[in-house]
Amino acid sequence: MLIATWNVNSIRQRLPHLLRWLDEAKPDIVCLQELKCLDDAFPRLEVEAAGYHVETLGQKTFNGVALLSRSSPEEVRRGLPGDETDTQARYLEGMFPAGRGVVRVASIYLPNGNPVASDKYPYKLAFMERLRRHAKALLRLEEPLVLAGDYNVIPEPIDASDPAAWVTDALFVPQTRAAFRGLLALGLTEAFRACDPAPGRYSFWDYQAGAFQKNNGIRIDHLLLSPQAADALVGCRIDKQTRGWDKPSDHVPVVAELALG
DNA sequence: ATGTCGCATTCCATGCGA
Repeated sequence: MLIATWNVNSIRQRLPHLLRWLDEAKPDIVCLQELKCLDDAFPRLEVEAAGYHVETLGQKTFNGVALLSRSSPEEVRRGLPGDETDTQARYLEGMFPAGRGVVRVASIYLPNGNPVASDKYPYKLAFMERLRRHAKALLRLEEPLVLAGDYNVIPEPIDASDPAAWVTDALFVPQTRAAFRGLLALGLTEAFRACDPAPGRYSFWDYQAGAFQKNNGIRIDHLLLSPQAADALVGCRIDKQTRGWDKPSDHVPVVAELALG
C-alpha cells in the first residue's frame, strides 16, 4: 500500500499535475495540503474520475487539507482536537480499510510560524503540542497510523542544503526541532529518514533564485509512523521529478510503501 | 542577482502568506 503526502500550493492551479502524478504513481491514499479553496471549489469530479474517494477540509484563500483514497474511509475527523477556537483548516484524519485490518491516516498542514517574533510562532508551537497530545491518544489504539503532511520542520542540519541560512527561521530554530523530537519520542518513526540516510534529499525548493536547479532545498514534508505502521514499512521515496514539471508546486510528493495485510 | 507564486481586493496594482 502506497501512502503519500503532497503540499500542492493551490489545488485549482495544480490539478493537471495531481492527475498526472496519480496516474503515474498510483498511490492508495494521498494527503494533500494547501488547497487554498473552499470545499465547494475543490475539483472533486475530476479526482473521483481518476478513481479516488475525496474528503476535504477547505478554507478560503489559505490552508486546506484533503484525503484521497482508493477505498472510502470508515471514519473521518475534521480538525485537530485541543482548541475549539482554532479556525484554520490544517488537519483531516481518516480510517481506511487495509488488507484484513485498517490504517489511520492524517493529512497535516502544520503552521509555518514565521516570523519567530510574531504571534504566529506561539501558534505553531501550540499546534505541535496539540498534535503531540492527539498522537499520544491515537497510539493507544495500537493501529497502523500515518501522520503525514507539511510539517514546516527541518528536523536536522542534513535536511537543508544550507542549514546556516535557516538558524533563525521558525522551520529550524531549536524549539521547533525539540517539539518535533517530542513527537518522535512518542514512538513514531519518520519514514523517509528510516529508509535513506543520504544528504541532499529534499521535499521543498523555493521558487526564487533558481533554488531547484541548484538543489538548494529543505526536507519538511514527513510521514510519521506508529510502531504497527513502521513494522510494515517497505520503503519511502521522494517524487522529485514533479518539481521539474511546468508550473510546479514548490513541494513534491513523499511516498511511503507499507506492507499491510 | 533583492531573482517567485497564488490569492484577494484596493482590481491591470498592491499586500499578504509562504
